[in-house]
Amino acid sequence: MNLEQEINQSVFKDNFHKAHVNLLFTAAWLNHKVNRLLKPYDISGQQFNILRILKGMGCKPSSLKLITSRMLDKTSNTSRLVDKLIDKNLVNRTFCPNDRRQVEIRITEEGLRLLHICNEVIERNIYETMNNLTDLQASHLNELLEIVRNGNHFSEQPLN
Amino acid sequence: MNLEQEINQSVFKDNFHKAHVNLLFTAAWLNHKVNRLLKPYDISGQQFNILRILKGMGCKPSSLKLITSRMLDKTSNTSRLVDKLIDKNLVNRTFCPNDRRQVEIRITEEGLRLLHICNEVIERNIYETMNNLTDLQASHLNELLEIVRNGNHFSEQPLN
DNA sequence: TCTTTTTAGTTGTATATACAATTAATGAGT
DNA sequence: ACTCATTAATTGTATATACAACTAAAAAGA
Repeated sequence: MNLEQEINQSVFKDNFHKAHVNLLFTAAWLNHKVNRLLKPYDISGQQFNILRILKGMGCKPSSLKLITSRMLDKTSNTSRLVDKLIDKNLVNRTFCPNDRRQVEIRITEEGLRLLHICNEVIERNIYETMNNLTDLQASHLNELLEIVRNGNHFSEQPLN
Repeated sequence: MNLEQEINQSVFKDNFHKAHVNLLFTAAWLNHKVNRLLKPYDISGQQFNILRILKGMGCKPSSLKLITSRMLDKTSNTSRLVDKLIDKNLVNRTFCPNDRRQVEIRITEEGLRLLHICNEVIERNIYETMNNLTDLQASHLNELLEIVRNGNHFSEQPLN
């Protein structure tokens, strides 16, 4: 189905209008897909994202600030998302000895195990989806998305 | 800033991985932008979307089912979103005389007025963003997004 | 007509999100 | 050292979302 059929709208004002809607729709579609895939493991997309970030840090602990800076949705409530992960024994939190304002968050063995399983599921399904694109198309898509956010001349500063 | 800087991640596995992340990030960024623009008018992006759909129907009333079919995020709770709009006198709801299961939802004069104002704000700001692209780029982006959702050969059926 | 199935919408509930306010520790300037 | 500003994280609260359960009306089938 094309976009017009998906959202039951016959016509767009122009390609820019359509691109905007298309972008939001496709992302919502992908997000929904990821969340459904993770559902059986009782973990949300955002929580999964945090686990991946923590693993990416290797054995080094992360502060909440660092995690937030790496998250896709920076407005979400990292503190409480981490609380949920702690409840499930997927991460642990200690206070930083050098800067007592900060916390040190680490992924647990159990977190690594779950992450490994989820990663497989996500890669199998989502990469399959993204592989509808050729490598060249994927890289072209990346270029276009960065132009949307930055303009051709990197003039505007997106939210940080 | 490019994606790597935005989310503070130095490297992606491949173009497909990056395209996935880029897509989600850009959509979240756009959504956030829209919601912030609408904030002063005390209306959410989804509520705005419903008003636009209702206006698109002209004078014809819409059922909840119809509205949902046109929404970007089909999983959201249209019933309660409409409740909110009714509270604000932006739409009204009557029962359908032919099919008493259905409701008939119409945008009010006040709703039209607010929609007009919001539309201007959104078009000015969001179209400006999308206009970072040339017309050709926008149409290319549309193609790529539909390939992601459908594959080149329209094999897979996305959620409806 | 009577039962069964489907459809349209609403409601309950747990979780997630947005955003502001708060707490506590650190750093900077004097 | 003392004040003031900044930073890191947490908490409060209103709203939004996901998903299932529910109600009521209509349609289908015997």
